[in-house]
Amino acid sequence: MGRSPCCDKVGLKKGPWTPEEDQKLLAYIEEHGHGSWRALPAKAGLQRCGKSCRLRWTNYLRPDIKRGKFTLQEEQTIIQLHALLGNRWSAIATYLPKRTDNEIKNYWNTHLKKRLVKMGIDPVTHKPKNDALLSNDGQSKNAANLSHMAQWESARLEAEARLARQSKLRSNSFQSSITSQELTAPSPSSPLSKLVVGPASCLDVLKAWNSVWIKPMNEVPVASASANISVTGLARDLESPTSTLGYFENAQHIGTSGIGGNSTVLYEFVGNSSGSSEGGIMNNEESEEDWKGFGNSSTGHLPEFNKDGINENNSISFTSGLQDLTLPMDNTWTAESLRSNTEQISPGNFVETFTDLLLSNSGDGDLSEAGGTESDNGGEGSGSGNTSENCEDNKNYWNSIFNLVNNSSPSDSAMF
DNA sequence: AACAGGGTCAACCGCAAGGAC
DNA sequence: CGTCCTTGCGGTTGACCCTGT
Repeated sequence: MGRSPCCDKVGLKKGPWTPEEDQKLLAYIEEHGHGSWRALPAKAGLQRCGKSCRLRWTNYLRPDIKRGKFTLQEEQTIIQLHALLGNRWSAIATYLPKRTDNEIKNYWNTHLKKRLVKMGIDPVTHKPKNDALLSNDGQSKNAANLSHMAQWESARLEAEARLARQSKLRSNSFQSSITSQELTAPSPSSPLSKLVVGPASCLDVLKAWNSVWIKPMNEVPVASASANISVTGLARDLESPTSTLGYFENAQHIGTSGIGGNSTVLYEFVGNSSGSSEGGIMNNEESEEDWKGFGNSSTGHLPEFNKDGINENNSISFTSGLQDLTLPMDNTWTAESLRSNTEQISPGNFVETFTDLLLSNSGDGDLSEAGGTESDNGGEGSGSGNTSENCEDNKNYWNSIFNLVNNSSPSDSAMF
């Protein structure tokens, strides 16, 4: 409005791209790289503005783009990350390296948001619409803490997304030494794929743990820890000072036991999903019909958050095996605090232990019906009459989000 | 067959951040 | 330090498609 368009030259084409234009753009980039987008159209013989070319390339022509239906797991990832990150599509897209932010955004707006609404969940806050239910018992404190953690983490992830972009820019100097094939279409197993489109982050507490156990000589608080070039070589070198790009590899090393193979999911498909979900792909009709509340795909129920986990001192207390642990919940998880609080447990147990915290107390949590089917919770959902169930839903919802952040990465996810 | 309404998604627009000068 | 330029992001648009009447 009032601002001149980016393509103020008359005669520049707009609208859908033709196959000929695609071919010109592809051929030029394959041969020369995109270079300056502004200069590209003239060099490539296209009557388009550079911005249009860039969009066409990044959203459609790029060879490493996965097209087609979103898998169940991708849907779960999007929803759960959206709960943490909000409409930060580019940050969400870093967890789905073969999907573009535009595609994710479209999919959210046209599919996922509507499903959440149908389930009685506010797609903005990811809370049950009847949120007053949460304030009725002591569990609301846990929910509030989790929400607080999520908001806090969200802000941090946003910053890290920016840093990750900076890292990408810095990585350009490395890319010249990497084959052009990897540059244009890094395979999932390629180091470059992790390097360029690595996961944005996970919880600070895990990163802090990482700095304690993986980089024991590094005594600086995590928030200001400097990049350690020597630890994981190239990937670590490309890491931004506070970014956890590459972190998941370490997290994998220290904590895959116990949680690596058991992906707890937030939304469960039931009924005929087993027959239709080969490879995790479901058609829309089935997705709509079978989308169920919350649960664990393998066990049928999702462990609850330990209602005693967050105590009155605003710290987390939990037990893993024979070991008791207390962590502060004051947003100051640092290498120091973690070391002092957790030195009694072994590194290999921590991720499992912390996940236990988040997903603990599974003994009595038969929540396979907690979220309810669409018929269960039509209208205002199941919240209309059952306070405890809604609290369970909310807890499990956030449990799953943290579980996702703890467990998932493009490299270890089943779909990558 | 024709039309209307809704859904989908590629593409556009405007803004902001960051680098170069 | 200020300005310009480039790039990336998120919101929005509109053409196309599908389905129901």
